[in-house]
Amino acid sequence: MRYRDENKVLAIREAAIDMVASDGLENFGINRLAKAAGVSPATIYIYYKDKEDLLTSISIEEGVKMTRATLKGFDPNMSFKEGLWVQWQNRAAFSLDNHKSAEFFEQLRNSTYKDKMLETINDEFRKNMGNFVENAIERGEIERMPLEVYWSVAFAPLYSLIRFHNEGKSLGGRKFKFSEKIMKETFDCVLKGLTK
Amino acid sequence: MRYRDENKVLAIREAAIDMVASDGLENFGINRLAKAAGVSPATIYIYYKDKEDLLTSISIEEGVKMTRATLKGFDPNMSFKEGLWVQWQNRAAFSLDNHKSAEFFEQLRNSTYKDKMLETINDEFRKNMGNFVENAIERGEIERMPLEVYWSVAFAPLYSLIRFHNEGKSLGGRKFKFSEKIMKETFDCVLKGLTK
DNA sequence: AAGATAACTGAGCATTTGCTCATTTAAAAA
DNA sequence: TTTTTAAATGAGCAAATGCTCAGTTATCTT
Repeated sequence: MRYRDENKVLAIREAAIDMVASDGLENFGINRLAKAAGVSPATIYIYYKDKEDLLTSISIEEGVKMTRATLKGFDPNMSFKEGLWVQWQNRAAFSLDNHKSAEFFEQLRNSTYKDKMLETINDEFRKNMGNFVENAIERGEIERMPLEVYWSVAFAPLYSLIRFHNEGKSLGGRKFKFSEKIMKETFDCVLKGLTK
Repeated sequence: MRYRDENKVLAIREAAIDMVASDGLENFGINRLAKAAGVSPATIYIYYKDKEDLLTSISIEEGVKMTRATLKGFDPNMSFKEGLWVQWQNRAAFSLDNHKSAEFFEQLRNSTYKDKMLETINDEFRKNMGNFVENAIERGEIERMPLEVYWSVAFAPLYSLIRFHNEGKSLGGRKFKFSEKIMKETFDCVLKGLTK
């Protein structure tokens, strides 16, 4: 029998990410994807059940990739300051190196597909984050607070900065450029707010 | 001559917001909108040039509404703490009372339409925010920092919390419920990080 | 070499899409 | 009342959409 051409799978996935990232989820279509990936529309349906399956599958893959990258070198027993800083650096590096992936992910996160993609990724998050935060609380480094509050204070500012960087222009027409220095300053700000 | 039926304009706008909020921008279509608004497709084109014009126009209107609501009772000469708190309360109240609008806005903000809608709203933002932040810096209440960093630390956590609240489930399957108490705690956290 | 299997294809189907136009309706002006 | 103006309409067009199927191709086993 004939074997799957792995290049085709990769081409489909890469083209999908590119299309959503640059044209937006609302302009994403299977026929156009097939053309962009250099593949027949029918081929896509060998790998994915339908359009929704394609988008959710890819978003989960990318989400897992991103989560893995964010947790590289991270250990839930690290001090709060060190652990959070590792995650900030990893996440920023990943988003800048793979900004198409990051943009794709962000688009899906704000769409009707979010439920299916987030239930997988939140599990991954919860496992690693839960212990880390619990340790930090027990050590008296931070106050006890709902996980959602923690996430909102600890990570939302970073993701916002990354978005400002990736969008061409930002507040007031100027161009905003991310840098190690700015990230560190913002981190200090957030850390100060969180720690006792 | 015949006058415009203002109910039709309102019905179109409300139906558009509802549709995008509940079915997602990627499932928004003119024919379906016409049916939902109880109006002929052709009527929509009396009020809007095309689909893009409709979405950007409505998003700008809603954005202005939201900005106005957020700044109710706000004065750039307030103390930093008081001024920011007023904005947090206003914004949270608006988003919870008008969560369809908020959802609609959030969808457009993460789409290819973002450029056109944000250039108007960022102007409004910049005018009011610039002075306020500058005053706070001169009074020595906060450090000098890029506006993007300020925005990311001061507001991104709040918007994140609102999203957690509006999504059915959040981190780890549990349900997260926003409350005055949680908002105040999060605010204190953010304020502590920002102020000297 | 022949047969078996499954990846792969392009043409194209049914439906939906964004949008238009000939016509009708309502209300002001004559 | 008649004329004039523009709002409002529903049928429907060209194009695009998600998806399928009969047929072809590559690679395995025999």
